[in-house]
Amino acid sequence: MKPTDRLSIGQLAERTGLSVSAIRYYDAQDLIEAERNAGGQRRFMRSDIRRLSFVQIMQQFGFSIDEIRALLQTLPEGRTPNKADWRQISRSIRHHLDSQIETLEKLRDNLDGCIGCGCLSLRNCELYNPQDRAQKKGAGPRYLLGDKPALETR
Amino acid sequence: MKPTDRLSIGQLAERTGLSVSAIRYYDAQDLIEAERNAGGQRRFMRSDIRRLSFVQIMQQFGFSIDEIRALLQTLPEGRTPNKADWRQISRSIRHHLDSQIETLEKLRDNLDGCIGCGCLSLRNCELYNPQDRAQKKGAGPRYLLGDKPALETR
DNA sequence: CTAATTCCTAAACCTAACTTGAGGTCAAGT
DNA sequence: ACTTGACCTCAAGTTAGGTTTAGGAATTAG
Repeated sequence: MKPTDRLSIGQLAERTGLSVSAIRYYDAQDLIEAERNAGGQRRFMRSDIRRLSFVQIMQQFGFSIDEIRALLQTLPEGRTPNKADWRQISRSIRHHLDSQIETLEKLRDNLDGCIGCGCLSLRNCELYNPQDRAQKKGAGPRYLLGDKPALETR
Repeated sequence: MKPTDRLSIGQLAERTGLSVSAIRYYDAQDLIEAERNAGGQRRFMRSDIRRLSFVQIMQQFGFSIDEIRALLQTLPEGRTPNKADWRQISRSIRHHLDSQIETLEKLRDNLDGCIGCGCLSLRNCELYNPQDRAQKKGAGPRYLLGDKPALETR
């Protein structure tokens, strides 16, 4: 198999673990671009395996198709993407990832102290939502999400 | 406001930051139970603020409505949930959370070494997908997802 | 050459988690 | 009493990310 060989959609599906229909969908969503052969069938470059791997990974990270397309579009049009290009993408991903992890850790750490103690069960947990004062700050379960009462300044 | 007071759906919405329609939806999905007044309007207990906060938090964690309902149903029917009840719920949540965090961290750590170096850009990155040998292992972007080549046994 | 695969498009369908709209009722203030 | 705003139900619509189906055309194996 020469590097000039093109892959059919079925082959690409096998290599990426995606379904054929998903790849067509990604094509329609402009995440990949396919050449067409004489008979109108899609032909993909081998580098599309990596491109689709990237798509799958980003989905794991919680990125939407739109966001992934945006990331991919920062790649250069004509030329081969270089280290700097990927580093650029990598930076925004790390950012997103770090904040996701931070949120989860914050939630987890509060979980033991707050849900674990039975806060949510009844009327009088000072820690979770003292005297219902939380309402003054607006809506939502603020304390568990990082906007904690002064008490627990740890 | 006495502890015996009940909240209207609008008041509950204000206190939780949820929309009225979302609360009706959760009611229909049996995440909360509403009493009805003489005129047929929903009346909620103040503890439902916490219940809905819990729902919102669990959604942040990536739990589906079905999963949240299951968690809530482990709470006792007649009696007030106690420490042990919540600790029980807390345990399954931590489990879920820890693995979520672990996955994200693994992905993040591989990101710098792998995407950051330009692996996805072209043909010859031994680390990412040496000689395309990855195909033997089945589908998907395995290496970045934890199934790394022997090289990097760190 | 023929049969079995694979591929094509377009349109419909699917699930989750809600929102919106229509048509009507209830509650609160004056 | 009246008006306004909050509520009610039920059905349909919405978005994301695909899958399924129908009816054909192209490719590949023998």
